[in-house]
Amino acid sequence: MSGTAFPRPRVGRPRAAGPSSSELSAREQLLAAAAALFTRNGYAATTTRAVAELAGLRQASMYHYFAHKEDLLATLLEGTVAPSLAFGRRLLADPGLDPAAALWLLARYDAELLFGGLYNLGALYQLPEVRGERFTDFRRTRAELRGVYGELLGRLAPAPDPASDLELRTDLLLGLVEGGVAAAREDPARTGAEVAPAVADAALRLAGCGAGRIALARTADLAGASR
Amino acid sequence: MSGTAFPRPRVGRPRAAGPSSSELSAREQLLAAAAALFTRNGYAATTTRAVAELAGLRQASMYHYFAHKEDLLATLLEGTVAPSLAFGRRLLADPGLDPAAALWLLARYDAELLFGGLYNLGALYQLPEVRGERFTDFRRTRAELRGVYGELLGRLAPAPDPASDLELRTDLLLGLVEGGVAAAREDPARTGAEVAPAVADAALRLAGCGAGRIALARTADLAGASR
DNA sequence: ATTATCTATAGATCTATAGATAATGC
DNA sequence: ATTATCTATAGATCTATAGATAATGC
Repeated sequence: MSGTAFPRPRVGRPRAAGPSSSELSAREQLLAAAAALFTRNGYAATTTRAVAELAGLRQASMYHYFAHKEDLLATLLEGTVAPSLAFGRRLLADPGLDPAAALWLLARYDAELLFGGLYNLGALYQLPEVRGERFTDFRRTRAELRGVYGELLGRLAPAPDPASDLELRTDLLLGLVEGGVAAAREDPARTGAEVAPAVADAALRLAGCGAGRIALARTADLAGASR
Repeated sequence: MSGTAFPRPRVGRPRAAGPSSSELSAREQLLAAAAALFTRNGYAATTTRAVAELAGLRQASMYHYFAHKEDLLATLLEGTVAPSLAFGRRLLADPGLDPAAALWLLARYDAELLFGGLYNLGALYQLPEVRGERFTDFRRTRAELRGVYGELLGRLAPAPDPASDLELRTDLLLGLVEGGVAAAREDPARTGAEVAPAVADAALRLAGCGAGRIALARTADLAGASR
């Protein structure tokens, strides 16, 4: 394919397992291995040895790139949430965009990222380790993404009651996107292209939109090619 | 208070930490401790020592009641899902009950159990350990509960498309209940009495009900005192 | 000289078992 | 005699560090 493709400066001692055939840098190989193992086997149950060896390295070599096991997880989580936040902010800033369409697009983008991106990192949000200090950056970014969802929901909702209710409904919306993707993953035959729009539809239904408005929101996908 | 309250047969060597003041049996104390620690710190990160000592026992004494650490988790999970399944089956069997009302009641019951019951055991469903063989009973029970949700959703939904779509929407519904409760938990000020009906409302909205039908379903709560 | 990797291991766990002990029950 | 608990520990990890080594770059 096209693009940037000479990642390996052939400096340094060769790998015991032989040279990697991957296009990825060693750091990226470690992250990919960690994503696969954390989501399949869990964070605590995944050893640094397993991560390193799936990446083609010896256990100790991982520490050349990540000083602690938690750094792998923090890096992965930040990568999962930051793109959705950036996307959501672009949607918020677009004055011509219907709030329903914006929420649909955000939910679909987020679900696609969580589902298809690589692995089920969404489920890792609830990991107790994530409450630790090492993850404050991640938690802040995620809180901002939650704020975007809340703002869109507020613009959209009939808003019968004051803010406290909106807070709870925002949490349920986030729970739907993250929990829905996790639940949908139980059937391994499903694809992101199938699940993500279904999650987005569900998000609008949750927000109180009728079928007509949902159909309308879907068309925004075609209209706004600039995003 | 009233009721059964002499759980401790004073047989056996006394505890090093002194006699327990709890009403619970040692086995129940261990389960309560495990629930608290698993949900707060995660399963893998919780040691058998921590569980036993929170229950007032020494580490090895836990093995008198549970042969493996996994047995604690399996017991807890089965207890979380079995009552909802029994409740759901009673709802399904009630011919006079509106499907919308049934779904509302099931979602609320389930959410209440997950949220308030004791701890956030719902989040433990996605634990990778739960894929292991020790948990087949739990997984079967949970699949049956999912079946009840699917049946109610099928009775209720306008059903525009065939079964494959219903499967996905059932998963999203389950994801909403479990993920929504987990997300709602982020604000520690919330109560089950606040969260559970909100989850039930959200479930109906997700199922495509309008505000009128939701209001109607809520009244079923008052009507069916027999459940 | 710099870099990426390796080998070896210290130190700190953690689960589960073996066998002793201090109560009550008969 | 039975029971619930205890103490002690074997065996198996697992993370992170120390220091060596085999490449390229200058």
